[in-house]
Amino acid sequence: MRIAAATAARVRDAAESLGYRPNAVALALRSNSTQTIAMISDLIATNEYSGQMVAGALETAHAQAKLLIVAETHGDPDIENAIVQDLLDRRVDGFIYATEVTRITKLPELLTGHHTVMLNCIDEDNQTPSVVPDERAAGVLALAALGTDTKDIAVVGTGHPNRYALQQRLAGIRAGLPKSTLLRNIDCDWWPESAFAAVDNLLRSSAPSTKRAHRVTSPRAFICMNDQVAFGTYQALHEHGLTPGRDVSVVSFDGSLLAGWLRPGLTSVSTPHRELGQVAVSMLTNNWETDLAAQHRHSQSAEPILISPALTTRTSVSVHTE
Amino acid sequence: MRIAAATAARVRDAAESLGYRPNAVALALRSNSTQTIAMISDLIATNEYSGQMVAGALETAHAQAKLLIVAETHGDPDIENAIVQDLLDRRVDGFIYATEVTRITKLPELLTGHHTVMLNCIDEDNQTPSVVPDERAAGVLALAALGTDTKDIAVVGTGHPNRYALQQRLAGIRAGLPKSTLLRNIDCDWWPESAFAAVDNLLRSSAPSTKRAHRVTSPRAFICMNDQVAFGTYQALHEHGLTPGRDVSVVSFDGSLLAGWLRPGLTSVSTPHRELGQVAVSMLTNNWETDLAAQHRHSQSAEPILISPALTTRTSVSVHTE
DNA sequence: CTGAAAGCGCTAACAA
DNA sequence: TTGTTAGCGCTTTCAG
Repeated sequence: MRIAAATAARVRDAAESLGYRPNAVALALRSNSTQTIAMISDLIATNEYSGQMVAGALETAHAQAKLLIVAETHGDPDIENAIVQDLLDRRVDGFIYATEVTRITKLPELLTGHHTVMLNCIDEDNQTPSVVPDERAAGVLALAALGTDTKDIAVVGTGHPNRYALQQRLAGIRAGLPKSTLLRNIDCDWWPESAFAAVDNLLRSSAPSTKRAHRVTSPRAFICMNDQVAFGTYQALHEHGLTPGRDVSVVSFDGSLLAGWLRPGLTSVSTPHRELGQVAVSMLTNNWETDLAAQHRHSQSAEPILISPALTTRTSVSVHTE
Repeated sequence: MRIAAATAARVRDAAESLGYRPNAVALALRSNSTQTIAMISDLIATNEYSGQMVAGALETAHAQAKLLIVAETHGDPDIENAIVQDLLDRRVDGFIYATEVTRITKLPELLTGHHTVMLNCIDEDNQTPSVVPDERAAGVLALAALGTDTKDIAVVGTGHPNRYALQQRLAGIRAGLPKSTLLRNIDCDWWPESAFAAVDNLLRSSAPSTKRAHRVTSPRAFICMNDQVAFGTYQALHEHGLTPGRDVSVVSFDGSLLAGWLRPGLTSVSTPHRELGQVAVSMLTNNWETDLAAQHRHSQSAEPILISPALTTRTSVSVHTE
């Protein structure tokens, strides 16, 4: 039984102009592909940085007509397993396994064998492709931002958190350091209050009024491990009548909004969180379009992709001729 | 043809211990329910507040065994339509329509007829249930936080953004104000730099050194429209040798981390963003379990749900007896 | 080249 | 009770 071509067309047009839309669920069942990516992270809402990663991932996923699902595990392995299982049940096409703090970690077992990219973390077993900020390059940039002010540098924030970033940055800083430099570690957490206390303490012990025998001179330059640490450092400097950009130099990592709010404006090496998110999604979707065999062949030597930092120069570095 | 019960059990056990998991896609197609909620917002990654809303929503959705999808429209109606259409195609069960800044707005046409709750915004036509912070109560709290220091108050941040919150808070402040109070509006944006300039300007014109005929006295208390404005205000005060908590009082809205980092600590009325997200999801899921007819009967008079603010008291208010 | 049918994985309704 | 079947909306395959 034939149907007249005109009639068929009329039906089609009617359906279309009536606003027919295909059912994505049926489509997914049939094609075995949901056009969906899941991003699993320990913490997402805590600070503006992970927000940037999410935004970047969202953006790129959307550009590729994929839906991105964001999930938060609070760092709890049980929650993590439950979430991964649920997403697996929902037949997500691929995973982005992200951490708030850059670190080396192990991929959840459930995820092995599924398309996965690690974001802001590196696979312990080097089995999974990953994207991380180039913290060593960030260290190099931070030192460079100090210009000639490198006689006596304090690194603020050598406390416990974020081992990986800390070590990489220190390596970058040391790489370009003159032999004569005095490099001091100021141990504190990566929070304003902790940094304030530590720097205040340092300046107190080196204040001119102190009559102790073992008096120390105060550092000329401060490299702060993030903008919040720099914030605390500013407060301590202020307390001691020292102005960044005039009496001392301050440089920091993060490139957050806060850096621009401080007075004087804080020169900061910005970690490209947004770009991290974008690249992770790109890698993931590229991966599963690539020949899987070829991918597997190289899977033993997956070197992390490093994303370059950028420098935002403001006026917190003192330019004194000597 | 019968199968021995023992065999059947053996099959079932095998399947289970082999890790059988039902396919959620097939289930969704069959049951016409995806167990999924979508949260559509104009901006999510910009500040820590919307992050809190997302976190709260994520949390409650997870507790109800629902998946929450987060989408960002950048405030562009075309992107918004495309995203809503996609989510509709994917047969999402319900929507949370959120805005970064509290305001009165219109629900996208595509969303009418679908289970929807508005978050941090109010429906122009009062057709859709919504959850917003109780900004009027926040204003009352802010004034109360000032204690007896209410002779001469400056409200910082009466510039253009966030009309709704501004008006509600002002109403709350005015409600409890002694007749004799001088209430001034300091027009500026809700950013540190803008606030700094405005307050600095004010203090300059009222500085003792100024010999102008029309000299003004400097305000004793400052109510800042958010913590970033308070940050800029602190900077300006500092520049003029004024210390919050001693010479003047400062109170603010938001209850962000920044408030705790300032020295002295900033007393701030916190907007319960996390709770907003939680309540929105609860309302949504309750709604579609409720009888739909009953819901429709009341749909003409959907009063917004108000979430109460809380006060975090620190030391930025001066306690002077008079 | 156009139209019918099978089947993705599941469950609600049905038949034995 | 137990097991079988129809069908959710779509596309790919196959027959006409």
